[in-house]
Amino acid sequence: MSKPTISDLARLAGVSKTTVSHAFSGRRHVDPETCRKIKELAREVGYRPNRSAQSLRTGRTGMIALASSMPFSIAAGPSRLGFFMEIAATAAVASLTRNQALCLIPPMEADGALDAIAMDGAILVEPYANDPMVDRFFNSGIPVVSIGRVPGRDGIPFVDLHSYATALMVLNHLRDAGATKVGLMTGTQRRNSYLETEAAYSAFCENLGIPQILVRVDEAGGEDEAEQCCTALLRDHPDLDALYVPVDAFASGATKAAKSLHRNVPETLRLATRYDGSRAKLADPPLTAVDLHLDALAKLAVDLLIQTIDGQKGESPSSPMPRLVPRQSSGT
Amino acid sequence: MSKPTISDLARLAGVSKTTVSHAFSGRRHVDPETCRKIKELAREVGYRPNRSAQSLRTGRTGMIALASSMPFSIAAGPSRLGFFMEIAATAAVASLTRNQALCLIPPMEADGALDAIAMDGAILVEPYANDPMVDRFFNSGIPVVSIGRVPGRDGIPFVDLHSYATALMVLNHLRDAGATKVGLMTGTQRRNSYLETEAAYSAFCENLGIPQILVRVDEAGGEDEAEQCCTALLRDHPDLDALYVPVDAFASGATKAAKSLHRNVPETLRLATRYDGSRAKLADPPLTAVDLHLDALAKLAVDLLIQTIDGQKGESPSSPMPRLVPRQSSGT
DNA sequence: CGATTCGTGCAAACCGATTTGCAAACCCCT
DNA sequence: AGGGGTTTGCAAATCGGTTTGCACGAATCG
Repeated sequence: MSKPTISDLARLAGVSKTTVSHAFSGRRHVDPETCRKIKELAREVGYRPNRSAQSLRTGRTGMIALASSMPFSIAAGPSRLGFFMEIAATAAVASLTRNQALCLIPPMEADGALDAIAMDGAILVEPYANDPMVDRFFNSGIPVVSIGRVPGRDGIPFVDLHSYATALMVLNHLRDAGATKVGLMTGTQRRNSYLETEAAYSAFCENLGIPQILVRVDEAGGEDEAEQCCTALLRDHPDLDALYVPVDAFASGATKAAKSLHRNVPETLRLATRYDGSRAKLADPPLTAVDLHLDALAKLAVDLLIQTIDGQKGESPSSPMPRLVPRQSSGT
Repeated sequence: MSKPTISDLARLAGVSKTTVSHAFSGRRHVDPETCRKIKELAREVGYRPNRSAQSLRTGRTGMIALASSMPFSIAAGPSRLGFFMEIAATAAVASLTRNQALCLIPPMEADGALDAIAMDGAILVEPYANDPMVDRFFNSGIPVVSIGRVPGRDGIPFVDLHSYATALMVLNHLRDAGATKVGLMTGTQRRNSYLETEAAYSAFCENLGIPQILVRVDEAGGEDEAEQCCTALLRDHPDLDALYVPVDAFASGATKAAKSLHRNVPETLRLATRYDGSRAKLADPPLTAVDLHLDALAKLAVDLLIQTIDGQKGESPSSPMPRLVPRQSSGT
């Protein structure tokens, strides 16, 4: 006999299936002595409730998905590092401890893939405005929470990335480091973090009375595209002495561009990025970045999603404020 | 009406549930015209078969797991980069296209976590000898394949990492680059890649008539531990002029150690590592490494696992040979 | 022309849990 | 002793598919 079922266990224990079920779920009181005997017997014969059967009855699959629509060239990168995977690692642990499996939906998947997975809910990583992912989940009636607010969709619970505050923090840091003309490089997609960053940048420039020099790079182009754009930017604006490049892949490109134009970092060009991944840490020179506390955010997102699934109308929780990680690239 | 079931669809199409089921699975012939009508209707009303119900009946959950028992400090690293996640990204895509969900079992999970997931099979990333993970899956009767052979378990299908050939390739490269005394730094766990690497190293040294200088570092200690060990090693053996450090986190530590001892890389100390991740690419100087074709390996592993699950007694496939990626650290 | 096959579709059993309705046993109070 | 309430446990319905056994009509065959 390979896999004992609840019926087997009930027979062995001399009770009914109902009692066994209640003994485990605790949805109805069972005699403590009976309960103990059942559980002991269960351990003995290696009984595990069948998840598929549970799912069928309860409607809960015990699986949540982590999805990103950011192109691989950035989300995972040529060497698959980054944001998404860092979140994935933490979220996997967090959800396993909540007795839920976490499955990965990498960017740019075929449409059918979503149907392949019976999930209770999904965590979206930095979706953009009108992100088709959002609609697809929504249409399937699958609860969704996001890491980073979803632009134009106020109903979706989210874990805040504090992109406005982050941008101000970094920009002020660059100014404090001596920068007088600060540029900004974001992406062409309409992610909330870009929107907030651009708004903060706008306010920052206005406040200081300096011109706004903003470039949006196509995400699909990745590092190379960013390098080209940055080269053009530095040609057009030779007096630029600082650049905030939130996307780390773009920051790598910017670093290369600066190098090939013989602009010394940080002496004549201060650089800062946002995500403090290996790209920032191992760059030459190391890049000033921001600790987003992704670990904490991932855990919050998992908890928020589970609350939402449970119908508790998940309140978007307050998330930890990002912390500046000053490094050589900003001259400090 | 939110989720149409097979009964709903059958009623709409004016046929029985059986016919609908057969129309989709093709396990029995149904009239082409009927079939077409059913499928069209299904698309129209958005019918999707319930995975839980399917699983319950067929015993297949449509989910596979990717597991690693390597400590986080190496498998994922302080910034979560690396081997495991690179494989995870590719494997996720590969399994989704095979209509299977991929869920993550990160290292060092509590015992109960495994039971939380109803999976058809699991891919193990570089298990070590007597890895408890292997037994746990085995005892649960869950089919397993591994990336990298499982030491002492010949029955488990695997995708070969070719560690012996890799080691010889790197060692010969170091010698060709001018090294005369080559050391090796592996880990204390008994992973197959270490065993093969050490065997190759042994043969290499014997062949050249040079002494073997081998250090095993505790994986749990990560980069810092490796730095200390390497410092000691370089003190004890000042004439060492090359070092092969397969684990990239350890290679980072070795790089630091060399730097703090004022040993110039590559002039007086040639360095090479195995996994060509961001650590190797972005190190200063960039590290000679090996392209393991992880993308291809991950896909092979998924296919192999699915074959094994289908009971086709999965033949361990031939995997692509690794390719040397020479960089500055080996002086070429 | 009767018998055999084949194609097609249906009803019902089944997978393994959860959950509801009911009943027996027991308790506590007058 | 009898009425009302609370435990405790069971039988049976249910979730949504897949699979088996059977029936009926049409085609094929000796």
